[in-house]
Amino acid sequence: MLSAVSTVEDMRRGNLARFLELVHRERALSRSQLTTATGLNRSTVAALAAELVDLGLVVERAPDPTKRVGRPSPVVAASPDVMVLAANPEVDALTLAAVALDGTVVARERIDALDLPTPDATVDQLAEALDRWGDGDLSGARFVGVGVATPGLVRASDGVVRHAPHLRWRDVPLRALVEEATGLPTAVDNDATLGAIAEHRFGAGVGVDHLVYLNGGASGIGGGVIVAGMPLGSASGYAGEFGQNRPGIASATHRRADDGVLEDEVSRARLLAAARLPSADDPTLAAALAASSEVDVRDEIARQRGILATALGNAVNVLNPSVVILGGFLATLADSDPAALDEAMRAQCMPAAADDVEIRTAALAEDRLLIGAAEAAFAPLLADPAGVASTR
Amino acid sequence: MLSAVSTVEDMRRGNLARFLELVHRERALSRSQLTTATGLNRSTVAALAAELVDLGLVVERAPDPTKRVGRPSPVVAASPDVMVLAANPEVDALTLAAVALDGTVVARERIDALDLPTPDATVDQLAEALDRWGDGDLSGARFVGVGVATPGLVRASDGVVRHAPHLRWRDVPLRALVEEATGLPTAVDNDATLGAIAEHRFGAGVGVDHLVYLNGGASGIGGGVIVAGMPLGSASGYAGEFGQNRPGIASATHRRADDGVLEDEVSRARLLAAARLPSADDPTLAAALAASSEVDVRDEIARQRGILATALGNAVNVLNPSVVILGGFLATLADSDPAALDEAMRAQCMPAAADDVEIRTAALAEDRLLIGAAEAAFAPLLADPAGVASTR
DNA sequence: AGGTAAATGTTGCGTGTCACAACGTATATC
DNA sequence: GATATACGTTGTGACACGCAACATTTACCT
Repeated sequence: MLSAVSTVEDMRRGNLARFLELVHRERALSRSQLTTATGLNRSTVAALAAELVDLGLVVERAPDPTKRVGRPSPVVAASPDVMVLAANPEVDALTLAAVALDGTVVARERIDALDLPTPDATVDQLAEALDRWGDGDLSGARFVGVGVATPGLVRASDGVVRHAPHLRWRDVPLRALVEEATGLPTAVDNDATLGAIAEHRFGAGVGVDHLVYLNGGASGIGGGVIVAGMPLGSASGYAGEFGQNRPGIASATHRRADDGVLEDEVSRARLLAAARLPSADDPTLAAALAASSEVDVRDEIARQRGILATALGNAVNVLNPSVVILGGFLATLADSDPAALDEAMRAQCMPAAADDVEIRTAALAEDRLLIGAAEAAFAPLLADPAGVASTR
Repeated sequence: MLSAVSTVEDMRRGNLARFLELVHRERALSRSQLTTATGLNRSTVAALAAELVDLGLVVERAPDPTKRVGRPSPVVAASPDVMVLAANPEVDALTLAAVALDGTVVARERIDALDLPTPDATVDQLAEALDRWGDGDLSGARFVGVGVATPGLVRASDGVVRHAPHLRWRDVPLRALVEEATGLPTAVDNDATLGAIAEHRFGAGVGVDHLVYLNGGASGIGGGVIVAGMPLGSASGYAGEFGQNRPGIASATHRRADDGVLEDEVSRARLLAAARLPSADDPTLAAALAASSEVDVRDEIARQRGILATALGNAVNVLNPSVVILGGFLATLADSDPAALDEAMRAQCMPAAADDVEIRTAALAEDRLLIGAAEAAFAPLLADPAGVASTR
């Protein structure tokens, strides 16, 4: 039974949570906007605002100058001092950021590494950054949690990284390790899932309740699904692994891998090879592909686009989203001929579902995963502001 | 913002709804069981029970004899007089049932037809059955709604049947038609979606929060998904159309249709053809297949099983369910060699997700769709017992 | 058979949350 | 400067639930 609101206290908790979540997502809202958004009475909104101010989670400031008749309404904004530490370990670097409740990325740091990061080293660097920032510029900050976006499968129940192939991590109890090292409640989740959340809340999927997000990275294709405005629930938290699917390949001549999965057929490496680039970042790759008129390159792009279209059609048949968001090299693939991809996808899904779906490219830049990780870290606070904030 | 419980009245409504839903699903619970299940106080449970008795939705009866110490607790049971009309129009017949809130199928009727049913004829027969039953055996019954399981795509927002290919219905405003003819609030949904709900609540998926249901029928493969104990939400209500997907087919020799979808390759018709049967019901087909030792039959079964396994693997990668339930001829296919299907599916999905998934065959018999339709029809009552029941 | 412990229904009271209405206040327009 | 509009503030009331004390019913033990 989800979100069981039975007692009077639960109701208060729920209203406080809805209030803070609204303020967090919109960054700032007038009290009158909050009144209409929550459906609560003016007096209740005033009481909730007062409590959140007491908890140090929001700040009230003078009304924004407006040209409308009537008494101006004070603005309630998310506190810029309440923060989480967001992290994204990758093959070549660990990226860290301090993200405030008002959405600003206050600090950002990329720690390059020659070797693959180990869990222990990663955790140490997290704790060290927290100390350093706390003593330095961010001495006024209140860190309320840590969020880690991991390129691999993460068990939702206990935050164990089951398998992150490119990091060569297996069954790493990352949540427990980070919590011990930092003393802060920690959220660990799959990078694409967090990317989907970030795009949904602040990117190309704002206001879209049902979306599928697919990201093409150097090491494969990850995905995340938003249903009814929330991340798709699943038995263990592994949902959205579209890259491991086996999509239909209409023409045998288009198959490259033997019994391959989507990310074997549609891959950044194959695009780089076609463009004869040893390595490149996404903009460089996109430019090279756009500039090339070689038949081999055109063919490879078309081949990958066709298989991607089938995979998207399958996803649309099952999930019937309003929007499909493509990121990374999949966005490049889409941009190479948006109409062709759109048409091919629609041809391969049910007409009714095709009517209601739209392909977009990701709007958030490289901060996407950090923002998603921060959202995950903020989640407990947003779900129970009084319970969490009073102890920290 | 889902299930916004803001006011005191919302809380009461929510608690009443949870209470009635529990009683409905379990058919009957003692007051003390309800106390522990809801987490509410004894006195509150008593008050809720009294209100639902007043509304005529539940009945309280003397405690069941138990061997335990302490005062026995009265049993609260769903009223057997509160009913919905459940319907399932199909190519060859319209099946109707009166289903009570306590789950009993009180009346059941199959109206065979030589021609395809038209929407108007179907609606007339619904209204006629309602009159007939109300005047006859079920004169004490209180009909609170109608539920229709439709073999086709149904738009959730307004209950319009967008396309039911086998009935040759297109853009039929079925909900509006039935509501006008019967005067009862009506729910219309896709048959497989309702089948999934029925299996989840009363069949092979009881207690399973995340499941995928696939049904193999004469006219194709339909599917439904349960996530977090609730039907998967989607933009327009078309989710779960696995039959229209294009799964990978490892060996080109296994492909039968040109650019075919799952239900072109894995189909009842092809099984019948292999078994050289002109037509047969599921048990007959299953018996024929099991009895045959012909190579052609074995090969066709293995071929279909292989492709089904890929489709299931794809579904597991995306949705990470705990259980996959197969019905209709897909259950036959699974039963032909459960271990082979299981193994093939696990080989084609992520290991972590494979660890947590299990294939089952459907438990509910032919009443499944009617039970699912009844659940959809009861939904508004269960969501707001006082609001709905007081007006009817 | 009687006493005791256990479990649960029943009743009255207290607390917390919110809606509502009346009143006060700040802004724009004329 | 008057007026309309919009919103904050305050006090009151309704409602829902928890809680504690008491009543009731059963099983078990001696």
